[in-house]
Amino acid sequence: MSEREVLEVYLRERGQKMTSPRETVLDAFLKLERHVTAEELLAAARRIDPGIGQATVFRTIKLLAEAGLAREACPDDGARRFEHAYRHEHHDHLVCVECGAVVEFKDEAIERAQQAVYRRHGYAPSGHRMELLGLCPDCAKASKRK
Amino acid sequence: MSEREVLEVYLRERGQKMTSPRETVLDAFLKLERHVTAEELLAAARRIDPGIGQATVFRTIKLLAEAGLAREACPDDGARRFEHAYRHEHHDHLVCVECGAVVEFKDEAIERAQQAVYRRHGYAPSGHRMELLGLCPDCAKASKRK
DNA sequence: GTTAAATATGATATTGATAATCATTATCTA
DNA sequence: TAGATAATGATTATCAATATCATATTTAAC
Ligand SMILES: [Mn+2]
Ligand SMILES: [Mn+2]
Ligand SMILES: [Zn+2]
Ligand SMILES: [Zn+2]
Repeated sequence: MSEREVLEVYLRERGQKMTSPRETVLDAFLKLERHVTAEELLAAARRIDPGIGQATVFRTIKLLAEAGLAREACPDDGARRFEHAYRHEHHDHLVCVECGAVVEFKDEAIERAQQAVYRRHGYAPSGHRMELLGLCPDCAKASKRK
Repeated sequence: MSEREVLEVYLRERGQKMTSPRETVLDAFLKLERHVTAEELLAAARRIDPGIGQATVFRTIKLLAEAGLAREACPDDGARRFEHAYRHEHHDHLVCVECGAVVEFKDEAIERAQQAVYRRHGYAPSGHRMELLGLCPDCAKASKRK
């Protein structure tokens, strides 16, 4: 199923409508490969159709997240960031506190241990956020050299 | 060293001053045992001294975090939350998506595996945020009963 | 203790992200 | 194709957090 079909099914299920602005925002989002803010997404969508409104972008990215096409990444700064979620395996982030470089990783030992925590407390898992902060090799070298 | 002394040392080190509003905010913070927002902290501080300004609370809680007395917990809703960090062992949070119930935990297997991730990518650790989301036993029961 | 330099305060205005409102327009179903 | 319904985009509102700035405190030097 294509991303567009996923969205159509999600909308139809709840009596909502597929529209051309929504398609534009989806296309813009799919072309951006990494963590994007609503503002960046608005700019990208307007490159396709300059008439797109800001409110529509906020509404649509939320819709994409609900439909399972986008996923919210923990915000570093003020603005929320979204990344692709459909046919992208779950992963977490290792972020450099100095330059902001991001490494995506998935660690099976961590994922297993997280499941054990859920079990231990009788919680039913519904996702997690994990962000490891640190100093990347380049920044460590730069700061050592002072 | 008391929390107050920690703050005094931190301030003196950078030519800043210990003041009575800062002491009030610190006292209010120390009495609140759990994750608080700036707004809640303002209310608590005003119970001690009604003249405290909102800006001072925002400024002071940031100061407390820098001094190692407070730690920012990942925000569930809009507002940032802070918890005690001095003489409190590091821990992560398991949060119910339905009722907001929070379990604090520390899992050595996860912590160890996180260190391995840092090593694998050559990053120097400087802290992490992890929040496990799920449905607590009570909410699971309630939703099963429909 | 008095004083002067420096910093802090609190009232207020401002920002920046997101949400709500609403008159108009587009979509979908029958 | 028409009519019911939902979506759009311009605008306004909200809310946390910051910036501004005149006044007040603190501190260190006399
Ligand atoms: Mn990612
Ligand atoms: Mn906690
Ligand atoms: Zn770096
Ligand atoms: Zn619950």
